[in-house]
Amino acid sequence: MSQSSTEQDRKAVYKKSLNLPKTAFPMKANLVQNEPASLKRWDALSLYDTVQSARQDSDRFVFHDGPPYANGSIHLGHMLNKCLKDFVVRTRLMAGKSCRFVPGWDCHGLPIEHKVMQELSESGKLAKLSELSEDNRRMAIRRECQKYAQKYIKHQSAQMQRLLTLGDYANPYMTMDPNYEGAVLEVFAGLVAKSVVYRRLKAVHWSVDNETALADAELEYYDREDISVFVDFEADDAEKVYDAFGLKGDNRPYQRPCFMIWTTTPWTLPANLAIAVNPRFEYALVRVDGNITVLASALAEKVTKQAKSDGFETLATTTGEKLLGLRYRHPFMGAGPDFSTQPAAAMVGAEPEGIFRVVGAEYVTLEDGTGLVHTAPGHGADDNATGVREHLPIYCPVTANGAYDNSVPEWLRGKNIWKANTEIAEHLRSSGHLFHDYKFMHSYPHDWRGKTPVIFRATEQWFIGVDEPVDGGDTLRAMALEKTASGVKFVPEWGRNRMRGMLESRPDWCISRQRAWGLPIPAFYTPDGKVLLTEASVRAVAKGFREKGSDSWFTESAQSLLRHYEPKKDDHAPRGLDVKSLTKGHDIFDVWFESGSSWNAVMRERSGGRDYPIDLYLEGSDQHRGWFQLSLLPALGVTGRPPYRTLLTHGFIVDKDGHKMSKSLGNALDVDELVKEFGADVCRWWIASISYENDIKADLSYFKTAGEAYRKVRNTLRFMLSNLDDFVPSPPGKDCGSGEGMCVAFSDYPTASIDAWVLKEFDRLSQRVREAFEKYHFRAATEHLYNFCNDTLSAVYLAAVKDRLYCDKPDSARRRRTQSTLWDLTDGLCRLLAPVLPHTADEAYRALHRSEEVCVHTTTFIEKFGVKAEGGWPKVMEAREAALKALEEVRASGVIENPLDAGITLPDPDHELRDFDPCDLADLLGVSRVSLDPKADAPSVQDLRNEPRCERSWKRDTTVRVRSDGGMLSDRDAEAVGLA
RNA sequence: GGGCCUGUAGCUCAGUUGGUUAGAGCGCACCCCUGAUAAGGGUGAGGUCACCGGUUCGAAUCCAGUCAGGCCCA
Repeated sequence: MSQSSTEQDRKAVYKKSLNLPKTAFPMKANLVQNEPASLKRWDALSLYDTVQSARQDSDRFVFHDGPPYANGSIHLGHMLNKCLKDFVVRTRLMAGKSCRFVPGWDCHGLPIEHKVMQELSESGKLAKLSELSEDNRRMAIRRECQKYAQKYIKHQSAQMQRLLTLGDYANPYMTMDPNYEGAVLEVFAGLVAKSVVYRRLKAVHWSVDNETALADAELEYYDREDISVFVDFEADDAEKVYDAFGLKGDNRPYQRPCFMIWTTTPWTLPANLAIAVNPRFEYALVRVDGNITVLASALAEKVTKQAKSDGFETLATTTGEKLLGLRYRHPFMGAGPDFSTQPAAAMVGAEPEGIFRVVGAEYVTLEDGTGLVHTAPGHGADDNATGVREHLPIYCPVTANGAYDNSVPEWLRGKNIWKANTEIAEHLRSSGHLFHDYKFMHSYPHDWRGKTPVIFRATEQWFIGVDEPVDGGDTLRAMALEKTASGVKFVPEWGRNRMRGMLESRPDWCISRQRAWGLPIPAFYTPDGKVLLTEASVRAVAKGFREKGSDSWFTESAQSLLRHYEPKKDDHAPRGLDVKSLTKGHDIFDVWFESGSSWNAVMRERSGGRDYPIDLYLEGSDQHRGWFQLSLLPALGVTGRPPYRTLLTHGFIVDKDGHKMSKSLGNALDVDELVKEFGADVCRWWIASISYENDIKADLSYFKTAGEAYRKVRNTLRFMLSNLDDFVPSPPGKDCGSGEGMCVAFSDYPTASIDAWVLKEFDRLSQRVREAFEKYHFRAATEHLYNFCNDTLSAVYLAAVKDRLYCDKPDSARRRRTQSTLWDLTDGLCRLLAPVLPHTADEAYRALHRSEEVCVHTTTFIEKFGVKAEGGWPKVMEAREAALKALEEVRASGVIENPLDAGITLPDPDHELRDFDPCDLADLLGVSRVSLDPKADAPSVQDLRNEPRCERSWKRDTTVRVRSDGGMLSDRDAEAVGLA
């Protein structure tokens, strides 16, 4: 045998004698295959129920899930939202608290109904439906909508579970559940009892063709030719107009001045009740074509040119402010419409003597027209708002089929409005009120089904008044503002301002819709037009809905729906009420009223009041106006307190350039594809590592980065596991630190040992991570966790203890102590990681325990190990930094390449390092030897290449010498292989 | 057009009540290890703090405006 082959043999023997890492925990995560297996395992464990019952007597953290709309697939925003919620729930559970998560879905509403109607239309079934009675037609649509919602709830639920979110998916809440519906009506009854619910006219898009109100989503815009008119409205009191313009005595013309308005819908002129000006604009009194008229200064030239007039002369100017309150005469409505023929709701809050007046409005612009806006509160959204504010009647002389009623002059009565357009123009021309008219093309809303032009028409709607005193006390607006100012915690804090701004400017809440797919507003009508809607009647219907669902509204008679109602006991019932004669209303609730009542339906009722108010609502920042506000208002009305203690919001996902993400822009990422490519744990890590308060940029490359970070964490766990292959921990249920099995009792750790140091570092980590979780700072938590794995463990501790793990005798006290430490670190780390990486943390936890029976999610965080460490450790780490820099300099000069060829002398002027084991220090620096020099002021590097090298540990130790087998070994290595 | 918010290395973010040379991580560059190996370690280079004024002895930080972007309204 040659010399070299003996050397080869010896090398092989030595290598075999090492305790090299070994583990079944794979480096490659294979999340896409293994995560579904985790889901199955947790399912078999009934994990959600198991954890809930284990925590049932613990401190409660009450969380409430806001319902997404049951339509389509979940998008990145849902993923973000659901994962953040899951972090909250899991961190509370791991902190030992009780925290339930009942996922919910918003089921009713137009988007689904619209989709279903489209499908019915395409399949030709729509025509058949129109032959049915109104109730039967609606029921047929509702059945389809329900199927549709159920389908997408199932789909979205599966997607959410695939994200590894932990919740009661077996028992979600759905706004179309009979019990939920009943609970919403209970909230409504509470508001009715407080007298904040009322009914008045509101201008809505109206299809003349189908005689129905339309939502924005049901409009399609097409070009259409219309007549547009400039009309002079004569001033009622000429002197006051001239006063407003500051014209005195002889400067005043002898003519009556006019106000010139412009409109593209002459048919709405009969409903004109006011002229709006912008108080901030300058208005001119001009002479044009022999008339004296008022219009915005900036538009005088444009208008007169358009009319091909000979020019104009400006007599005076003034501000819009000065014009307010001036009166005018309607060109053909005489003293005004006959309001007695109008529905009572038209006159709610109205002061009809205030009509034909100049009023102010900020929406008046200088883009088109004259700067004076024809205002018909019954025929426009802006006009409507102005009308309500100015106490004008909401006057609408147009009936459902698009013809005028009898409140207009005889020549218009019964006429179709589209035909009236030209007739009105001609009438104005012959009476001398028409300044100019022309035909033009413009984009105009049409009924999506009939493709016919729609109109704005005032219809009766239900409202919740935010300025009505609740029980004679504060208004809802005042209560909401007060609670926003001090009764609710906002994360981030600026949510408070945002909410306040919205509350200050919000109008009354219109809660009625004229659709089929929703919760009926339980109003009944007497033959003479009186309404039955009282607290008792609503509660009676609520009871009925809980029994048979809201479908019963369409299948049962009024009498049957009111089977739980006793009119005699209801002081608020209309006099002489005969239930048999009642008819049902056709309105349904705004879906926001349903979701805005979830605090009652899901939390308050189900818990018998215990889970109210709720600790946390967590949604996107758009919900300040949506769910947050529309939950606050009903809750304040009914319970007098906000439904939540804390509101946490997250921003919106945008692309990497900061622009909004949308399918049509082609920059959207797909959740299913992301999960398929990266796995849920990686996606969750990404979410946990972003700052969610503002816009969130998302890009495929960010998920790759998250994947890298995930791999780092995974490899750290894997390396620790791989060094525990021969380690027997304490029996289950016992702390590793108890000293049983191969474990070392915490009290036996030398304070100067590197193990004591790392366990103390873990305590610091645990403290910081748990605090960050508590404050919803998931980003900070993952950053700490990552840095701990990357820096404290991988670069420092694990690098340092490799030598003893590999080369010490397997059962050396030093090695066992380090293994004991590794076991605790892995255990503690798995638990801290569990809320963010539920699959991986559990996988590692099972590998640690070598058992498929255990589950990290049934455990709680380890707060601290409490091992004491030497006070000088920070100094050691400082010395390490300095030494590594010195080493790098020597390396760069090409002298020493491998750190094990080097020794280092550390300066120790204050003797702070002498209590530490020189071997530990050498391991920490990755060099062969460390010595201390009280007189040195900087670390110095020694070249040890001339000293013998241990063939087994590769260290150049002073004890290295030839052993009986002919090999060069240090004392430690010789002992490990059984040589003297 | 209005309300709320954002703008700091190539990227994602820290940056306390204004106060030394603006910090991390990723990425990048160079090097080491080959006994964590589709791994691991070391060192280093990157910034006119969006722009323009102002307050101040001193501004990333406070104020006004501009630009860009987001959410919600109109």
